[in-house]
Amino acid sequence: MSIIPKLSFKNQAFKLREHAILDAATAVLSSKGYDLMTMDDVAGAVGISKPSLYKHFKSKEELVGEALIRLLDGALEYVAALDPGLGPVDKLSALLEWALRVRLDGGLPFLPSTSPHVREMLIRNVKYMLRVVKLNRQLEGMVKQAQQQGLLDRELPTDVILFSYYARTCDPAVEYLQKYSKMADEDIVRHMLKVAFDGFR
Amino acid sequence: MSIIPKLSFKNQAFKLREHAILDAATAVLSSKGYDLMTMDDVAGAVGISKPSLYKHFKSKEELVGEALIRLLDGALEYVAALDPGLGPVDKLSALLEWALRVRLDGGLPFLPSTSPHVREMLIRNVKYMLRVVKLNRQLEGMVKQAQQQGLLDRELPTDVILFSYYARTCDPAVEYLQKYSKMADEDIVRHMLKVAFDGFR
DNA sequence: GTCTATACCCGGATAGAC
DNA sequence: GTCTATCCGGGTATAGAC
Repeated sequence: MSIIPKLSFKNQAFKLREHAILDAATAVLSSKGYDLMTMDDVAGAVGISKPSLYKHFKSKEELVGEALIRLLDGALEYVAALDPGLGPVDKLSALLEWALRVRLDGGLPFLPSTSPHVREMLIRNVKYMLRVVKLNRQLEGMVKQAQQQGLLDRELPTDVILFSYYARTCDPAVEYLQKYSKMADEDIVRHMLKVAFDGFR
Repeated sequence: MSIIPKLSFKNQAFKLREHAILDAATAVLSSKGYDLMTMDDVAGAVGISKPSLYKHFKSKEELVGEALIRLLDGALEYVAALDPGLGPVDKLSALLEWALRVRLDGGLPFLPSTSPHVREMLIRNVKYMLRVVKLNRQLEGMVKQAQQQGLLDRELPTDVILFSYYARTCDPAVEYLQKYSKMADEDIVRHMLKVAFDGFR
């Protein structure tokens, strides 16, 4: 887009720093959550001062919004890159596996729906909601298709499956297993997928 | 315990007020969460002033701790009152149903494990942890028994089932269904139980 | 663009009158 | 025991020097 190469360098460095800030924000968010995350935490983790932070993101809400947008973009990319030959259930399973691995790796659960504060903030974020709607449309399509093919329970309303699916991507059992059982990440993912699709029985 | 009746009246009124405060705290907590709940909110909801609140509970942490202890006591009572003739899976199902109904009724999810802040605070709360350990022991017993009888998946580690069970008691899908689908509470409970025990398939 | 220093606000907790 | 008024810490955001 830019036709002046001189600006490219600056922009490049700027983008790099922005990336580092988002990484730091992601790490702090995943350990302390939104309300307890302070801008000092993020600035400290990046190794810059707070005012410099505000040169990149004009508020805490914007910073967190961008971090979550990046996460959703990752999910959208992952879905787009899936083998089109896969069945709907395999796709849903693969994406859930991806989301669980991201979290086990210190990343964020998407849809940090738990905090009313955060939820309200994100709903006001048009850029974020755009991604949510797009991802939701694709997932809803997969669920409906799977139900028609009899691969997912036809008795259950699509909403129930879809919302429960989202809930599994941020299931707190993951953290508990990671913390209190000595289970390998591989096994946690495997078990969580099993429980999600087949239940406890 | 008290041998002076004169004090009984005062104590009775005191207990009543305390009950009202805990009700208010529960309501505010369930709608705003811990971090966004202010002592002004609670005082306002009860109709008393903030200093009066502090006559009953010496800090925000203590207030919230007591509200959650009351909740756990409710769960423990419910479990104790269950027909001993019921099988372990029926008991687990009944308790999960109870927990979901409490939430749909404006109550709290037990184990608000989501917020690291709250979790840390509760772990320091001996009175609270006592209840958690007691309840956990009973639930773990039920899960193991059910696995031995082949009523719950033997392949899954007990921890996985137990933590996932806790996660279902605070599954955010409940709120989403209540808010975005026009489903009756009865149906939400029924579907959530089905998904928990039998999965999406 | 980066820092130091600061304005400003809000929420937890308390002093002191009644 | 209840209220009004206030303290104080900490967190967001910014002013202004370099």
